[in-house]
Amino acid sequence: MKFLNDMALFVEVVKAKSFRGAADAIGMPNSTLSRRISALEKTLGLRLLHRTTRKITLTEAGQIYYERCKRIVDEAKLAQEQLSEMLTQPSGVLRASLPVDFTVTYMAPLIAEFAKLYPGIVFDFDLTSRWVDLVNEPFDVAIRIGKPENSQLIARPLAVLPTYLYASPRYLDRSGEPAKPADLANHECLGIMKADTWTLHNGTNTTKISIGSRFTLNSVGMICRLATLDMGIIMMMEKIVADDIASGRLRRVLPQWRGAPVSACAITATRLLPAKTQHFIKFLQEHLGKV
Amino acid sequence: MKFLNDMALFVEVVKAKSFRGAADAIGMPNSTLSRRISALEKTLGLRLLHRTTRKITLTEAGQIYYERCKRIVDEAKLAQEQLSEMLTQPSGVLRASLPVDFTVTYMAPLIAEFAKLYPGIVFDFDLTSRWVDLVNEPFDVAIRIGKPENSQLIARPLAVLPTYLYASPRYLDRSGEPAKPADLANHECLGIMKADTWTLHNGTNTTKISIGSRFTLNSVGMICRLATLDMGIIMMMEKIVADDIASGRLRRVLPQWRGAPVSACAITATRLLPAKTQHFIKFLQEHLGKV
DNA sequence: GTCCATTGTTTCTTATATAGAACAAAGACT
DNA sequence: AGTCTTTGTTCTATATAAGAAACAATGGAC
Repeated sequence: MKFLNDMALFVEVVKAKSFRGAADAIGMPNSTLSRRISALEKTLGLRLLHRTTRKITLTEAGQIYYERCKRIVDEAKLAQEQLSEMLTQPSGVLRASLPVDFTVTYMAPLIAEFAKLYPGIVFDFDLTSRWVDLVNEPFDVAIRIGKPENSQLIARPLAVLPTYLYASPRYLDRSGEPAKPADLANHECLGIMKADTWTLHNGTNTTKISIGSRFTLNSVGMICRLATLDMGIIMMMEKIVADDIASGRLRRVLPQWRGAPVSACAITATRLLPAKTQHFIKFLQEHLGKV
Repeated sequence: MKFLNDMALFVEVVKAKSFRGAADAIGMPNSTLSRRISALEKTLGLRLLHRTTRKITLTEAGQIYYERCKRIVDEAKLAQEQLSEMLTQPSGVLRASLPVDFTVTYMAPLIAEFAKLYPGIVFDFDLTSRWVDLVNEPFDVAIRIGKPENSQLIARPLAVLPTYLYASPRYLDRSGEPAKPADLANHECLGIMKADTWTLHNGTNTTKISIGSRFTLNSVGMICRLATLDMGIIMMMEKIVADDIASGRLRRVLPQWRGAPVSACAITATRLLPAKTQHFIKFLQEHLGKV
């Protein structure tokens, strides 16, 4: 089946009723076209076109072959169109791996809006804290907080979110309110995973401090919950703890300082993405930045 | 439409569920296959296959594209089969240009037999003495007596037919019976077209004599008719004058001598012939030799 | 009849794609 | 866990095909 392309060329020649005309239409030198049709005829073992220097006519075999080829080429065009529709008209199942708390707090309203915008898309979300294996698992996209370690993957930045320090009033009453970053060394600092340093800025200065904690956690929600239970100080994105701030369960610590901003990324295994994924990422990039 | 071939390759990969397997099946290095599929994906703008080093799975787009491609490839195979059927199962219209008298006398019975052998073939014969232009006229084959002058055409020898000299008894009574070839110089020698020499053999010797005639003709039948009307001596194939010999209208002249044998050829514009033409020529070659 | 414009084919240089081996990754077997 | 085998990708010399111009042939215009 090495002559599929030549079939398309043959169709063009028949349509144009001329080698040169077809060559111009395709944008190919007529010499190549002539050679290709000849090669096709040789492969098939019989002549498709009666050539005169002045005009060409189909042989009986050519007539039959043309009918077939036309259908094939039309089919191919259809396939192409259908696929480019997939590229432009987002539809299908969007499988995404999302971080639990960030998604619940920040992305939920955006996803609702996006779902309204593209009724053709069905969503299959896996909310998990682990860094899923995009190569082996059939996710279209993964949203992650922080930098991706695997260089094979394509990461697109979505938003950079500032973080601040929070603790419960009761904790601060008990353990004392830190006045400067260095004071944190004497506090229970609840970080994600095994983070052992926190970087703080106050607009002009940056300081890096070692933190200690009795907890190693991979859940933002759990960290916040522990904070509301007076277990320590957390460095957290604003919206995550908004409710707890409003209700007084938590309050800002070292309000002149802010933590290192965390970046949210959309990660994919390839750049060749269907429209649903492309639009999803684009939508998040446009709307997450304003949060 | 430059990716038709790649579509076929893609189908093979999906069918084999493996690059290597497909490559082996096609007989192509897997490196090429890998590159070609990648190129196809790049052209389409989205990924068709999820690759793991261990197995490959179709993406949503790939699934859709595969369905289409499979149909296209199947269509192409069908077209190929239909055409190869034309190559093996003779059918359709066989358009042939034939010399009038040779066909009526020598070929008629063979054609009848051939027609019985291949019921699928319909015949469109143009009996004419002119050397038709095979390039411009849609003849599948032309049968000609003598050597073809155009080197572009493909000539296949069919038969070599001996010729003898004949005249009517009354002509011989009137003009005298030639005893040796040289005597022909004093006779009315009716040749085809403007033949001005006849070559004669008697088994051991060959002699070439100039002939003169008041007639320039392009019809064998007419020459024979003139001969029966006592107009001169003709050099003719045996069967053409069989009836005239049997009825005594003509009789052999210089019976030790025979004329230069004439060869019948099948002439085609190309070697890429459909089965009907191939079989026709083969049949004539096999049966005309025995006449 | 002669010249001109157009068309399909051929030729020759240059560019592109291919084949084969090396490579990296990952499952399977011990 | 370590090794082996299998699989997809990458690299580079080589073969194949493309492109531009020349060519041959044909039909029309004058």
